[in-house]
Amino acid sequence: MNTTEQIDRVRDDFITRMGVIAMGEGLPRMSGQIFAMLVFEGEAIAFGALSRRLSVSRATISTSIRLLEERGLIRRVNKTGDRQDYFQLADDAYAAMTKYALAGTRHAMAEINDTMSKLPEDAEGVRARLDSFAAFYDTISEALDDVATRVSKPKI
Amino acid sequence: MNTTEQIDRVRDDFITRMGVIAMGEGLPRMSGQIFAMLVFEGEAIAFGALSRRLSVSRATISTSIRLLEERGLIRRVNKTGDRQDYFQLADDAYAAMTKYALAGTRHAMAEINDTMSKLPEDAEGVRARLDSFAAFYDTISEALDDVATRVSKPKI
DNA sequence: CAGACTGTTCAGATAATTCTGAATAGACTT
DNA sequence: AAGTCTATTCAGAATTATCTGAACAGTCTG
Repeated sequence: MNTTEQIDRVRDDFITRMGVIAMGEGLPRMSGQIFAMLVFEGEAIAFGALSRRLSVSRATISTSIRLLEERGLIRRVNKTGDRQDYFQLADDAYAAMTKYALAGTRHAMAEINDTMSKLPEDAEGVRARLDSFAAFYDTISEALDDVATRVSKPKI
Repeated sequence: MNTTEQIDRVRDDFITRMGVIAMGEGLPRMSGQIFAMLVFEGEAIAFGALSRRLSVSRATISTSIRLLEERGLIRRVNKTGDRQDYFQLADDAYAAMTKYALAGTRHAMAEINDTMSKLPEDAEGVRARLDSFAAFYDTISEALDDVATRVSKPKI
């Protein structure tokens, strides 16, 4: 058995699994698969290659790519002498991922706090319960904030 | 304006918002709304009341409830002299929520490690990148584990 | 026991997401 | 300038998730 073939099989399996994981995290499967492919390969991969290797239309690649770019997970690079766009992991991809999650928990916290501000003075029980709920999101937010700094690559 | 009416409006608004937040976290909207209602009310709410107040069929309540129970977020209680089932927040609901997320990150980590174990010896680059990816999930897992203990109510 | 009420299940309806193919516009080549 | 190759957009198709109503089984009540 050829080593290259073995790696190919492992990669395809990895991509499949990461598609499922992505779905569990509220990301479209295809975005997860593209991300997985970029993690696995390391080097920049061409737009067309993504479409071919993942057996999916160019339109799908385009929209999936956009989502990943918006979240700061991948980076579009130009290779001189080639008209295609190439993509690779952003160097702070994991930090970006964490920050996105952090934004989510902070948003939830803000919604709860906003709700609390609308309560009449005498709704003490409700206020206390919402406060606990907000505190929970605050605890998670702190933890994610910590993760974000620990995961960030020190800038030179 | 009546204070009760004001609280009613705030509650309905809260429920709507939490439905959206839940969707963002990969939970069906209706489960999020039920959860929100239970947080807001504090006391146990009857099956029928949930269906009525959320304007949704009993079937939907049944399946949404099941999901929340499976995740340990709510608790079914019996009120003597009433045939209906009543529901309230589990007392360690937030810890349970955290543990569920933790299970997810640990699962992702396991998938990556499993992939690594299948790589041939000489695939050093791939191994290093997968290792970083797994380390990221490990960092998050640690953080969530920490959150879980901090959020857990000390047992007596 | 008959009737009323309860929660669950499941096939089908409804709604939301995701993917595709065609159309478009920009950039390069000859 | 005409011809390629590129990525994006968007309407509609295909797929997936969610909700409902009806059928059911269990439990209580009179």
